[in-house]
Amino acid sequence: MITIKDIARISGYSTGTVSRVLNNKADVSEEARAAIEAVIRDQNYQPNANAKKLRQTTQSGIHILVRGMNNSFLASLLEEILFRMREHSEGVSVQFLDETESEIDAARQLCISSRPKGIIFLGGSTGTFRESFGWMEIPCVLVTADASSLGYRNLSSFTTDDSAAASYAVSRLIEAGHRRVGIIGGYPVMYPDDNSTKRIGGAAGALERAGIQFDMDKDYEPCPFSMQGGYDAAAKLLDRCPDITAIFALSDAIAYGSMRLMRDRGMDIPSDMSVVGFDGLDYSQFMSPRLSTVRQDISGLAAKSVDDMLLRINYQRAASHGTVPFKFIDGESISSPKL
Amino acid sequence: MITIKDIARISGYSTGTVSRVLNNKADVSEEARAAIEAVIRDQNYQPNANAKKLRQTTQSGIHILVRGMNNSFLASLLEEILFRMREHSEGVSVQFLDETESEIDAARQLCISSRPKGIIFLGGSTGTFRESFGWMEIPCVLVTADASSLGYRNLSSFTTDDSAAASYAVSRLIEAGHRRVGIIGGYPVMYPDDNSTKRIGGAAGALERAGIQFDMDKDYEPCPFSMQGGYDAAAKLLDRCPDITAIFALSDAIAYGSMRLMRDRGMDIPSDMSVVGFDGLDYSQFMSPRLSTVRQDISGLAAKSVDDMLLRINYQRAASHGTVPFKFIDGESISSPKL
DNA sequence: CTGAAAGCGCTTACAG
DNA sequence: CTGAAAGCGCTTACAG
Repeated sequence: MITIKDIARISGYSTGTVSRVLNNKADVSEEARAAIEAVIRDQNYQPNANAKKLRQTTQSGIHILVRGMNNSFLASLLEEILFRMREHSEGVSVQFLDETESEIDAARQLCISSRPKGIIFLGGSTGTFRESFGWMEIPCVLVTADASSLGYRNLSSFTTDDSAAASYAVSRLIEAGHRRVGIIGGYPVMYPDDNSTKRIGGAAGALERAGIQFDMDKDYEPCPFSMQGGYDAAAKLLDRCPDITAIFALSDAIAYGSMRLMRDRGMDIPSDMSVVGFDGLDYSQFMSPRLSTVRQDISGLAAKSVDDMLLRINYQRAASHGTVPFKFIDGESISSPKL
Repeated sequence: MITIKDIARISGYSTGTVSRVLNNKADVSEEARAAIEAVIRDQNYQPNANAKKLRQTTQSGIHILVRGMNNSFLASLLEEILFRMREHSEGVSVQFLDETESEIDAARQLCISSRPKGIIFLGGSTGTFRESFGWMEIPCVLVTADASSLGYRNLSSFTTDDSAAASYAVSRLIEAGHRRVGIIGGYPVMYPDDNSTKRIGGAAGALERAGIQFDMDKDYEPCPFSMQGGYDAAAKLLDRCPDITAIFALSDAIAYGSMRLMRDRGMDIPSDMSVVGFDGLDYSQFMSPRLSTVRQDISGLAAKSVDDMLLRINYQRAASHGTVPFKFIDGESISSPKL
């Protein structure tokens, strides 16, 4: 193990000067810098991150807390964020959380044990933040939810306009002639700014504006954001409302599950039942029929989140909130209802 | 920020004794332990991980290096491994790598900067290990590849028996009556113990044993492990060999892509073309038709890898190599060829 | 521009 | 069983 002391000894300078070179401080002679850099290269020296972090009370790079790992949407988002962080050569570490764990509890642990400069939360829910984010002091970004109404000075948030996107998706069903539309997925009982709630609200709003009755108790079925969830929810909904001709699923995975259920009941998509999803996963464009869905702008979310974090860490920018545009993907899962 | 000094002061013991309590060392009186634990709880004290790691020359938990993130199979495997590690309350950190990066280079950085106790590699290729793993000293596990022939003392490996599994998958096509079978995916030029090579070898072997001609140059088309890769490869293969009646895809994602291509050409699956995949992703059982595929035993891989790592770290067990059983999932994507 | 020295929060022989 | 003290590898005022 070669340390800063070795570099100092070999180069003939002190550890202090070596440290200054390592950290690109000014006030080092060109001569010293060159000599020390040469030794560093020669010895293939790598600083000990722990020692560095221990010393710098302010420290430790950016942490990303991901809630729910077997989630293709979050995986893609994470990939984009990591890629952008790497381009800015910011140190990043990732931690995955169970759906059952509180992201805020995990963040607390993290803050105490490794003093991150900032935390990016993927897949967190505003409810948890509302309840227990108060003590947090470092810059945080909540991606995929809207925290603007929570009023925390150090919490930014970026998301798709869930309400508008859901509204648009459902409007496409309405345009195709559907009058009996079911909605599946999420848990609307949570908080008004959770994205489930917003998607459901947007969808219901579109129906209402078209003069279509939407009965939350009857035409909506909650479920987890998984294929199996979609399968089960679709079964319940179709049993309860056999007159439904189209389904809006709160995520693509839920849509896939519901489509499998329809097939198991001998229904054809879209001629017997239209389906529209939400997320725009790659899978949706390879399945048959291709799923019509709202694509969230993953690059945009990643870019905004990373830029915001970087500016806040390095320039004390204020937290901000924003949405990214969505795009409707015209698949093959919507047709006019049978007469 | 509350430190071990504070705990010592408040409890009336020395920092040494507090440290012993924290690390569950013997030789602490019950009285002292109880008193100190009470203070720790009261103060909600969390040790500073950096200081701890700095001090313990041997340190830093277990690292997981994942190559390729948008890979549902690896994501599930990672999830299982993290879950098991957590149960053993081992500290774990995860790092994702581009397909283009060398996992060994990343491991080298890691070793120097954070001294992990061990590294688990997901999705690494034996080729890279053969070339440059030599300098590594800590226990490592390569999951999803067979490193037994590499002969490194500190490298375990666990994998599905790719050759046998592929052979079995193809045997199902043969049983259904197929005589002209195409294979897509992977890059066979790499190394003899890469899993692409093994899957292709197993598949070709099954065909040969059935007395069926398999022409590698004609009946095989390489491609990346992605849906788009499968789409493109299937296009080339079907153009070149219009007489093929069944395809073995080296992964489920590749299979999905190929199926989309077939649909785009107006083919029905399985009546016009049978398809069999490899991995057993959840998606495969929700799509239509359900994909017939070989399911890798993700729990088994995770369990073996974690147990091996733990035993080697804590009891200096020797490295080992093993395979987990596979299971054929009887989907709906295989039928007899048309006459 | 550079060096000597203190100290980040912890662990661990070494005494007792 | 417990405490005093050294030291892990680094950074950063403080002098000069």
